[in-house]
Amino acid sequence: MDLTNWGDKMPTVVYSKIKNKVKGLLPPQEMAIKEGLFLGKNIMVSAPTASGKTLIAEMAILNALSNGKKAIYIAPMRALISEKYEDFKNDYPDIKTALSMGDYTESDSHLDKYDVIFVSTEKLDSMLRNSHNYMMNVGCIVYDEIHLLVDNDRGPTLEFLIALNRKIFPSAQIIGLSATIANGNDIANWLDCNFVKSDFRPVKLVKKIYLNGELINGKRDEINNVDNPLLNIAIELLKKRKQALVFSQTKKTTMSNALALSEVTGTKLDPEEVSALKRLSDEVLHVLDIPTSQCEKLSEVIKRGVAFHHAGLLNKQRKLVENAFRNGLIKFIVATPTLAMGVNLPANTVIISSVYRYGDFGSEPLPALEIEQMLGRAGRPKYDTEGTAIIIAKNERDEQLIREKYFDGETEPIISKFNNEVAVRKYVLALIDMDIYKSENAVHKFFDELYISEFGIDMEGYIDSALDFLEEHGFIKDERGKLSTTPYGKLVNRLYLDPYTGLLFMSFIEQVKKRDKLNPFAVLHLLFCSSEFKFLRVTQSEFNKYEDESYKLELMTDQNIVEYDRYVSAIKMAHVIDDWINERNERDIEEEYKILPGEFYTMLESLRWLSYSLKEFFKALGARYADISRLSMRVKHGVKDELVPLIAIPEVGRVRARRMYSRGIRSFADAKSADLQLLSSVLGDRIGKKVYMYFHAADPQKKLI
DNA sequence: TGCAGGTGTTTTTAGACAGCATGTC
DNA sequence: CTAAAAACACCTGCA
Repeated sequence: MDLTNWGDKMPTVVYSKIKNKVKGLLPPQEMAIKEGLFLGKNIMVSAPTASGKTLIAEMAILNALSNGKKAIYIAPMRALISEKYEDFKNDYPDIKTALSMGDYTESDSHLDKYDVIFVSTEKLDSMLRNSHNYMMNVGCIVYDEIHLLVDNDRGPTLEFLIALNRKIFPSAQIIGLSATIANGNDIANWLDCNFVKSDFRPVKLVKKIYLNGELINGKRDEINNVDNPLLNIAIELLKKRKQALVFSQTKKTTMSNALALSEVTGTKLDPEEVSALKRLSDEVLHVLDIPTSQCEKLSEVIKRGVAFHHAGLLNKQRKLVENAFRNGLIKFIVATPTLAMGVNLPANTVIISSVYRYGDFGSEPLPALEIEQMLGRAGRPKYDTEGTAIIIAKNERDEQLIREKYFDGETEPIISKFNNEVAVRKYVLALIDMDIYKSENAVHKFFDELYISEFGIDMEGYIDSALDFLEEHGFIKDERGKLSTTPYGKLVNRLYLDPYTGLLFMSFIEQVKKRDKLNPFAVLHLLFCSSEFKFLRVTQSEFNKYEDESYKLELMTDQNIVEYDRYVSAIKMAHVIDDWINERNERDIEEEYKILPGEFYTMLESLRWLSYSLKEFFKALGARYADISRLSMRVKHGVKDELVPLIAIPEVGRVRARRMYSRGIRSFADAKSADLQLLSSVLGDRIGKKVYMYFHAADPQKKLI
């Protein structure tokens, strides 16, 4: 409906802020207003992708601001949060807006100076636990992708955060945004929300099933006659000059499908496209110093207008691919389901190459919720009048499954995943570290506020065993019924670790003290034994190999408190990083261990956090921690021990440090006393001069950290 | 014995939030 | 319960 009709039904401040941005309101938005969006009512919205949920949140935020309150926008993925933040800042430039995620905080750290904060679930959780007066006067809290409550690992974090927020900000309006789910009303009940459910899509979605060379959608259309169903569809799309997003099951199949597609697209490109793609292809190839074989494969298919997209790509390559698809340069992206969860990348056509995927019970059909998210990518709101989604069926039985489960059925209900030991242990500790939960009774009471209490699951047992665990291992103490955290408990909580990891670290440090020695490999092995590493992929043959090796190695991780599988698998991962800190390049590492560049850098990130945490434990237990600091530096930069002093110089990383070392500049003092000529000949004119200036700048403040 | 080529069997399979304090090739 | 592709192992036939 035309926005002007709503002028008198919404606060004037809100109206004036959005009137230049939107022409009218979409059905879910109108419904939300009717349910009391501007009256401060809590609203839970369940609606498809791109149905205007973001504007509902924005209106609530603007309304809160106009009442002199602040707002928080919470989302689960870093890419998603920064995207929403950028959009908001762009649309409302005069509002003070901040972005905060782990390892990254836009603007400065005084978040209370801002009116709207975009933040990740874990980051806000961590902030609220560690400082009590962070933000006051919050009038509105938005939970984007709230259906993530169902996620095994991260669902409990979100659930805990929501419950905690209700305690800390009891008067804040709650806006929950979810994909289309079966039981949105359960979440709405839990949060005292008015419930808005809509199937509205701004772009019409046509769903088709591909079976035996025909596209079935009411009627049957026979299309080309190639063996490969995907190519069959692709040829048809190329004729109509349409782009498509193809969802594939595994990283490997995204690559082979992309290769197959590139054979048909390659011949159908304009000369300008060919040259633009060539430039892009070069850029993708040279993201790393020495391209790995995956970089080469990606660069090769991009030349012909096709790309694959999964977690093994480097972030920079992912962004390049996404942008080239938005510009229309890349015709097909073949992706794993990452793309359906993360960034907003709509396409005219979505193709799902198979609805099966390997899971806990062998091969299983994908959850309807996941298929729904993929289908939701079809149809670009600004360009298409309708979007097309094609699911490939390999036989009649498949066709029936697709129709019943995905087209006609409902998505799975969102249930709480808090009934697991790991989550309870972590959050019981978090509660006790806060001022208000100092007794068993108070802790138990908090659990009644969680979503899981809606399901009548008894949590008493979990809570009691968590309390026992925490007390037994010295994270909390009980003084005549009054609970409090010990310094170690506080440390675990501050570092955002699983208490079990704290236990692992502490027993390791005991060993170090006892033996009074420490080798880097043993430290790396310990870090990979911590449960913070979720995906240690080690093949069966690798496992056997490292199992044999495990008897010969001098490891110091306590075998009794680590699962055997993990203990052995961690040996492989320790080798990967051991090679890295002995200056092997990414290409060789990818080849030997089958670790893709993107996965490798994600691992390095985690290691940085965990090695910092380990160092803090060394300090707390009064052990020498210089070796750990040194190792952290080596892991971060991928250098041998001898290069550590040189790494401290700005602009100098593993490559330049190695070059300096081999030319006789072997210490910080050497570098400092080197003349301009030498530095320039080793590092090149520009960098050489920069380094020289670093040591000889007039400003005496410019000292080594 | 060596090896090409075919056939049956085994193996593998998606994903990324967090601390703290500033700057790689 | 419900998949598909690649890697590997084994077999056969021929030089």
